Amino acid sequence: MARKPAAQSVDREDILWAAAEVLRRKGYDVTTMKDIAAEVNLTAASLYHHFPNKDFLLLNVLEFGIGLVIEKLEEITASEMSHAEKLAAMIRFHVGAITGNVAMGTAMIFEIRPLLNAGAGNRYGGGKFFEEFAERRDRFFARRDYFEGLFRNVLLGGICAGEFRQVDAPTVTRAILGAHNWVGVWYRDGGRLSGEEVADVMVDTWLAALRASD
Amino acid sequence: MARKPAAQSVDREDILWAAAEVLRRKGYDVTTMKDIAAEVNLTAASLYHHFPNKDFLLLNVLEFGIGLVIEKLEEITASEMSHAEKLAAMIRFHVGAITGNVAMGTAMIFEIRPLLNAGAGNRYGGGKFFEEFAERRDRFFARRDYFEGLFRNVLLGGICAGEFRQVDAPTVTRAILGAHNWVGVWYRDGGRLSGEEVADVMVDTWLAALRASD
DNA sequence: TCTACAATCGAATCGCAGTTCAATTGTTCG
DNA sequence: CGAACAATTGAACTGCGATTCGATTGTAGA
Repeated sequence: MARKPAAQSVDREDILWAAAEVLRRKGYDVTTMKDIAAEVNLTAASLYHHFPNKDFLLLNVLEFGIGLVIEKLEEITASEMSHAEKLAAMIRFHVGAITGNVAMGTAMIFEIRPLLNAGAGNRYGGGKFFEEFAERRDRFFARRDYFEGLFRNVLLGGICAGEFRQVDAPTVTRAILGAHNWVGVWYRDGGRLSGEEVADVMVDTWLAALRASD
Repeated sequence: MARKPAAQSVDREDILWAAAEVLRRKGYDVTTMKDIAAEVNLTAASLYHHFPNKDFLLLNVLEFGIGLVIEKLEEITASEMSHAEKLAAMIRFHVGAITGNVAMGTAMIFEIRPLLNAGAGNRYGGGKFFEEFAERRDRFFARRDYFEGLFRNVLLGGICAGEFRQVDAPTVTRAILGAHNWVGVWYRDGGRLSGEEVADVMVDTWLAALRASD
């Protein structure tokens, strides 16, 4: 099998990171294939050698991002820690992922609607690619729900175990995730707080919100 | 002064609400002037009689939305309640505004990046409108900061008064707003919880997170 | 009734972004 | 060295969406 000329070589993953970065700055709809290509010193046309089209590229970015996070979270939930300790570890990891990687984190939050719109209108006129696209898109949303479920289950577990007070777990879960997601919007490297410090505040806040009062 | 034929009459505000609704569904970049026009039974061309261009239309939507919220919040902060009561009232109002009006709420969150991009590239080629646009856009962001400050000041006040425990107020403020904003993403009328119930959960959660422990 | 102007629309520009394709380059493998 | 194929590109195609403009309609006030 022939390989790309070593010098100009750019692989799939490089493109995904680059795309995430551009996406963070401009948003899917405004981001052009040319923008993404430029970020890795390619031309727009070249991207079509790696991805069927723009929608798939976005989908790949999101799949990549969610995969990065779920794996680690599963490790934590499978461990032997208390529910409170698990939650703290999950929060630290999630916030760390967002602050350490604002691009991917922001993409995960803001580019979901474009993903929903994708392929809705004209593209895929009757659709050879569409079937695969729809399937993978649905799988992505399922994984997203699973991700949310990992947090929710720790809350539910902690409530059952009496570590946490009685709260509406689904809603509080979403409150947590919303607070974290928003970090991707305002956090800046070199700001008043480091990523770890932000994570510390979040851990402190959520444990306080959940601490059994008795 | 001649007025519009009573029957076909559509005023500025109607357009803003319609635009917010379409914006929620599709997002600024994908929303066409035709989409917005259709929502109020007009043609795209007609919109230009009410707004100079698409960017200004978005700006008007956001200005309208933020105004709606700030006025009420100021009332609350100016009242005689305790800090905890103020915070509860503010949370109830904010979440209520979002759930009662997902369109405007969602627009306020997601269309800020498009606003930043607006006029960045080509439009306003050298720019007759641009000066006014830039000025109003900056004013909008200032109001947005002011809005955040209203929440932060209640936290700070509560901490000083000993009603709340010591926390990093700026970060917790953003955590609160992030949690609320996210509500606009997942909340659906007719879901398991009503808007008021969601607000109740939020109030309970945040007061617990802030309750002085001694 | 007559005039001026607000509100609207249809049709015509204009530029751009996604996508396609045939041609080029350079590597790996036999 | 030669074949086969991965990686990349410049140029061309296409469709759509923002915006412009001249024409039309109907109402308010003189």
